[in-house]
Amino acid sequence: MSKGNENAISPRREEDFPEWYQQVVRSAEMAENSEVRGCMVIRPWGYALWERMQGALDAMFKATGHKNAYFPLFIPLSHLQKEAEHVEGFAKECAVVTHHRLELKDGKLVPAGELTEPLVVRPTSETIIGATYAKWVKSYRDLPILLNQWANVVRWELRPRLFLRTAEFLWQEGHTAHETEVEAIEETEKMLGVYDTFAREWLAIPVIRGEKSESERFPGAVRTYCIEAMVQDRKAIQAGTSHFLGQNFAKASGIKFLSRNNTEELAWTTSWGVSTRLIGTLLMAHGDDDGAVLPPRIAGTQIVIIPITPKEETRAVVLAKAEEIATALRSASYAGEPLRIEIDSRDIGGGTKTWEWIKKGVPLRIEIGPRDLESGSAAVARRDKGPKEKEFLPSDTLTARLPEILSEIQRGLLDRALAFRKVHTKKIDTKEEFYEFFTPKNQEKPEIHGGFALTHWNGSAEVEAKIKEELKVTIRCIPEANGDEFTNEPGICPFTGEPSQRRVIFGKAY
RNA sequence: CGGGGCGUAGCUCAGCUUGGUAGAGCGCUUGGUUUGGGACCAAGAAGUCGCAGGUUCGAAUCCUGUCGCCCCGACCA
Repeated sequence: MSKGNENAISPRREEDFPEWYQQVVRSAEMAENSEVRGCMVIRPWGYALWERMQGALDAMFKATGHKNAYFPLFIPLSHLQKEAEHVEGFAKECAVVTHHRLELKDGKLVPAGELTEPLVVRPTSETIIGATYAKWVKSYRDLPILLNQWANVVRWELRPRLFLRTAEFLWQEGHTAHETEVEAIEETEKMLGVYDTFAREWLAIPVIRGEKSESERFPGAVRTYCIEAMVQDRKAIQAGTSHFLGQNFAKASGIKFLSRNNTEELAWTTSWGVSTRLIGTLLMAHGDDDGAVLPPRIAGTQIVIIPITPKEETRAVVLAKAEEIATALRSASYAGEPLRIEIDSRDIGGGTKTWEWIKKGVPLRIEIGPRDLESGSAAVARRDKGPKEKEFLPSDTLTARLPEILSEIQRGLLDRALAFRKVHTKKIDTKEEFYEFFTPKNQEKPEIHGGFALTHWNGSAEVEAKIKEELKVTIRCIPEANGDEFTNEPGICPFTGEPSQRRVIFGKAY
């Protein structure tokens, strides 16, 4: 069956973005829904992305002085109760274990052996890690503690979406305890910087660094910082967070120490995390109507070699040449790592095979056939160009040229995403224009509309709540001034007419 | 928890209004023809029609109940 010039993914982004996203995840074989509602099976191609993210981030955490540890999946109910805001924030979405045994009754397994104290499956680990730190910290000499853990957490979400919001997800959570407030704030900002760098340089996503307003803050935090990404339906995705927890959790967990002045002090703590949500963000940021588009630095496989073996008699020699090229390429490197190459010699139709790799988003495809052997060339196709476009390169130039092309793709994706975000970020100074910006033209079937509004705000939570109520729009962050798009100049809040210290970013969020 | 949609072959779905005991396309297996390409031809395997009751000589189809999934909200990373 020929599909002509049709796109590989149906519907297209502009037709139905949520459905497009699901099709991309599915046809790229990244993940699928499991039998358990809200939980997903992460398939090898999706998990490879997570492994790449883990590798890169883990190295960055270690370079900033952190070590890995592991804390339990189960948290005693009483621990969670200690921090009031925290309880309120998470209580509604906790999974609770109340029994530890099953018994066979009338042919059915029923829970037995009720626990004296129920256990909560961690929605995040501040409380249990805090309780542990309380035991470890006696003196200022025990500080700082700089730990990270790679773990799964469970939040019983009402409406799950593959990668973006699942009942169980994988993440890393850093938890640090410090002697002084200044040091803890520095840590919070440093880790936000790590996330920012990672998002830009590895994921090619131009995130905005900023601070959350009070109402969007992590439950129990004094300040929450974030990196916010805009994806192709112009909505915001919080891609990572870093929290300055003040002494709230230290107080709740009893992390106390004798200071240099021989006084008893509470420690200052931070926590920071990113999750498998980054995979969803990546797909929504770069994907096109033919499926996933992976930035080379994060792709599990950067280059796939597709041997073209039309005739049985040339098959062996073509396959040998493919191996030879793969071996040569593996000794080349891009961004400080050896190229990751795969040869796809499966015995299926060539067109089918090519489209599979397009949908999976592999950055480069190399086709090698009998004619290329004669001419000493190879056909190279880039995922960031049209599916039919290919360039014939002399095969002895591949090891030099392909890393350059990967670099161009990586940079191109970042540039494209940044340009997209800039086009859809607008300074808005009147209430009318603001409402116009965020109201779909067709209420029945809302089209992709809006984006980020850079608007003054008087700092009032009531204004925020009203806008959220009426437009489903929230303050994504108070962006850090960068001397370019984001500045600290004061102005007038268009909702109240009151003075505003600076513009903040409004948007619809995932 | 509100609104909408849907559970029929591995996937996407038709059939249901007007009950008669299961279909298509894709995929899969085999054989053949093709071969710079998601190809073509032929044969084949594959479904107790979500589950439980009811009506009926007879239920995928009608009725009642129930479970589950997806989308849009509320909540959230």
